[in-house]
Amino acid sequence: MARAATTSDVFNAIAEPQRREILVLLRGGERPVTELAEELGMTQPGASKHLRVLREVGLVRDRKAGKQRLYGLDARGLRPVHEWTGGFEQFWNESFGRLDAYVQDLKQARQED
Amino acid sequence: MARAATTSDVFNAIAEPQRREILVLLRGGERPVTELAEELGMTQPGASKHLRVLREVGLVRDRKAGKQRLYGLDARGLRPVHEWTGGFEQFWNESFGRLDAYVQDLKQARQED
DNA sequence: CCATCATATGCCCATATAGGCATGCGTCAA
DNA sequence: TTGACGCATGCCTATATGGGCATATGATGG
Repeated sequence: MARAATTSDVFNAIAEPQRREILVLLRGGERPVTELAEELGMTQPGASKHLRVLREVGLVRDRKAGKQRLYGLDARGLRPVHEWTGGFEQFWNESFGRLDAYVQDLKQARQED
Repeated sequence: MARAATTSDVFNAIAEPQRREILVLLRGGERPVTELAEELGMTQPGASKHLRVLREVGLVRDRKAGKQRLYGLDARGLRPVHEWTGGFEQFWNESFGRLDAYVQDLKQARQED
């Protein structure tokens, strides 16, 4: 079945390295497709496709500007990802030694009450 | 070409909803495969496959415990994701009105100096 | 209306899964 | 050694892209 449609999930959308690069570039302000494509070394159709995915999950907006179409960042959708990973913050500083394992066992036991 | 191998990138690993569920469950402590599979309503082989991906990107560790194999969380790999998304924090509270666009244009202009 | 520039799409190919199943493998108990 | 139990894998299928190209669409200037 492959992965669920990339088009309906921010986690999927940012799983693509080039799409992440696009988002980073857009922090600097709105850009037309061609410029993005050139700066990231990809073809124009390629950039358009990635932008479409980003647009469909709401991470970018597009605005007509004469002959061009400017893409701009709408980072609100990244917030859930930031918060989700933040839910693990207390864990990524642990040493994973015996003591930690023991503590986690206690937590688990408590959960199963 | 489909997406780059899920096996070498944390962003890809957590793009799968069920894998995220596994990570959340593991916050409660180590668990054997079968238990994870049952709690998440997936088959044992299915759980094993997801765990393999998570293990290959370093998000979980496994430890032999007699006949069982306990999987535990190693959230350190989530930190980069948290930080990457954090880099957009200043943007997700913006209103994206005209003023904001103007401000971003200024930022962009300054960047291009 | 026509030519041109900026993008978006449609197509085709190769590849990477996610799932379902059956089965191989290692460990433990009798 | 024989079973049974707990997992990991191999195999096969349907699907979802990512990329490269050619081309349809739209908007702008003459």
